[in-house]
Amino acid sequence: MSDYRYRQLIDKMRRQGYRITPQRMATLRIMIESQEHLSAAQIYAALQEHFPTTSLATVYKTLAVLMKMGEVLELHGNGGEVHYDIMNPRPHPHLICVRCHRIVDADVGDALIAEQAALTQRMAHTMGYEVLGYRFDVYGLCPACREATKATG
Amino acid sequence: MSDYRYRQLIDKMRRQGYRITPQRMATLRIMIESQEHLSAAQIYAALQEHFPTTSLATVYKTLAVLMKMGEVLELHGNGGEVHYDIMNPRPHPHLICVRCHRIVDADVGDALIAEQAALTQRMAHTMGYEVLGYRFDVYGLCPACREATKATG
DNA sequence: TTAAGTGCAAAGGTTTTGCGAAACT
DNA sequence: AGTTTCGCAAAACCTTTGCACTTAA
Repeated sequence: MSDYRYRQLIDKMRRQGYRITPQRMATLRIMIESQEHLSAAQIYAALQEHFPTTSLATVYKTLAVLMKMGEVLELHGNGGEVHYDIMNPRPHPHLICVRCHRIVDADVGDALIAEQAALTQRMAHTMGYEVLGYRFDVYGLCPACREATKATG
Repeated sequence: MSDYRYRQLIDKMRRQGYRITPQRMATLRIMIESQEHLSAAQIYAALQEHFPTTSLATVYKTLAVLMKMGEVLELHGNGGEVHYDIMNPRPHPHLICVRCHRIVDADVGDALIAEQAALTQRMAHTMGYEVLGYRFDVYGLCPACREATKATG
């Protein structure tokens, strides 16, 4: 559950000597509790509600810390905007809606994930590459936008 | 062969009413003949040899035309830099070296590509998504960089 | 001939950085 | 108390745009 992930991250940050500030706590909460993967600007906007003085620079600095810790994954969308996945920094598929730009995890079973990983290894191996990670982003229409598109034409 | 692709693109541009300028011809040649997928800056640098006055703006404008024609695929790398794939604008796996930042096509058989596509459809279907495309980027070490890493430590 | 393309420079948007002030440990 | 972190503003970075000049068709 998300609360577990929150504590896990706070503990890890503390253990690694990073300070736990209200801004960082709020940033983590926002990222963890969001159903979708947010961009820096979206995190910043959400922060304004409770921490109106927090700056965008601080958001970026927090994200940089999380990146260094390997606890977030950068997702480069189509428009060059970067979104951050904090729930599952290990490679896994994302579904990106080309209409509403939301990014969600492909919540598929372990079997498909394993199949994906095996396929990746085979591909890389034939090319002599050593795999360190992969990104698998599917672009399409989310259920809501499929409906909307059907209605509008 | 790459010469075929070059003529194909020139013809298509002409047919669609775009003008064939020396800058555009050179840009196409550079992109097509490169073994890797170049960024705008890399294309610009390569252009300098034969067209020293060509501007980066023109490179971007040419890329915009190719995008509109659906003849290039944008590849968003790790550092936010965008590379362009002109040889195969349809979704297919890429291998990205995290050390030298080169991006090459995963030259795997049709069987694996098909397997990949099927997997994509299944994943999206369980989430209620309509697939429009996908990006599959594998991050790792290319053969050359594996050697270099082994030597240096 | 003339509409499209080029190239410069300036603007736009996002991410990063420097530094004095604030705050976590 | 001592450092890290904050937050502002400025810088850096890549990409886009405006406009007079040039050029492909």
